[in-house]
Amino acid sequence: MLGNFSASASVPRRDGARLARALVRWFHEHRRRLPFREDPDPWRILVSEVMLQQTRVEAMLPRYRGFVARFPDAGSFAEASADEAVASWSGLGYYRRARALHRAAGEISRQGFPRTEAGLRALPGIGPYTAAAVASIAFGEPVAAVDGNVRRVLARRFGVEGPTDRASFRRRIRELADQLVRIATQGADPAAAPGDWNQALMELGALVCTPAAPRCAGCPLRGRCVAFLEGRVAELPERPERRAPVAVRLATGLVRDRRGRVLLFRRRRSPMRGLYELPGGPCRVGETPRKALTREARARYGLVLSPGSALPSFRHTVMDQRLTVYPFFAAVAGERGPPVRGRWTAPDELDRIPAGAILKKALAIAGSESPPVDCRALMSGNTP
DNA sequence: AAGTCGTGGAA
DNA sequence: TTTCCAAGACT
Repeated sequence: MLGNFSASASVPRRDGARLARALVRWFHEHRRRLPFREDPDPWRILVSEVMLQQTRVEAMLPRYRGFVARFPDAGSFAEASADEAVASWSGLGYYRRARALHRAAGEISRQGFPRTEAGLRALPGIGPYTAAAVASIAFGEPVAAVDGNVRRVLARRFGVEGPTDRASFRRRIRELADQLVRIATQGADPAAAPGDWNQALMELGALVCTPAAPRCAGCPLRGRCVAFLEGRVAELPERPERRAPVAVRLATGLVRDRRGRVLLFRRRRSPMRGLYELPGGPCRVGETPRKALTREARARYGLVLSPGSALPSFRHTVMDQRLTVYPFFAAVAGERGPPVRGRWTAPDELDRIPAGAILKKALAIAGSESPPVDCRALMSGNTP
């Protein structure tokens, strides 16, 4: 095909080898000692990579230790129930990961651990990044694992323009990453192990080439870093445009069951599909779940909530507002019997509760629907 | 392609 | 207080 074949599209071999040498040296000196780097067990590496998806090392670390202590291999996790699998993920977020990993563990225990990027990619929950990461770290396959860190490092080092969500940007980064992993693991002297190379790139992004306030003074690549040399470190990579907030209408209501407990239900349509919330609208930013529920319940319905009933909660992000929501029954003061325990429920599971049925029940019990309220929400720019 | 899914921490 | 967004995958 015609078009993009300019010299800038490829990394000169010598240049790449120099970059690789400097980065690998830096990595050996500055790498963090992390438990999943201490032993090369594929299962643990897989678990760590899945846990690290959109999650910081510091947040993931304690969960990781507990998880691998309880499920030291794929077989043990496969034997757990689906509920246990999700519960073991409690507090980590993105609970779909837990279900997918559970299924993957089943496949692994039946068919063996895939030892290639392509084989790993076929497992549920294993995308392009995770497949490459596990293949390179656990099995030494020379494939580039491109995550947010790598995109940022390469965008700055090579001056890659354009918003990071653009196809052209991703393509260019992919080219660079593919060429570099080849050079670093084959052409460079000494050749780096594929897993070390990928982790070095990511570690640099995590410790030095950070999104905000990068530590360029300590960067092994600054001598040839386009962004640094041109004083554009803060501008690269370009962020995708943010959507404008729009008003949406929410149908809300209140349900009380026979024991006087309050059930909060969700609205039905996009863009906040699946959102459960307090009657009357979203919680205030920064409010604790209990405080918000207490406030709304008292203000709107004169209910006094009893203390002592634990309420697991979920937060939903809409224009980065935290909306605290309650998919559970809450205990109401005066109720006899034990306080209601919040059953631990993952958002995936909540999605299967038919909103229509809940709304119907709400109307039957509460008598009428509360008036719609306005709420900021994310919508694609041109939708009314 | 654009929307969705969670949580915690930093600035 | 508000915004950003972190070792993404999936639809």
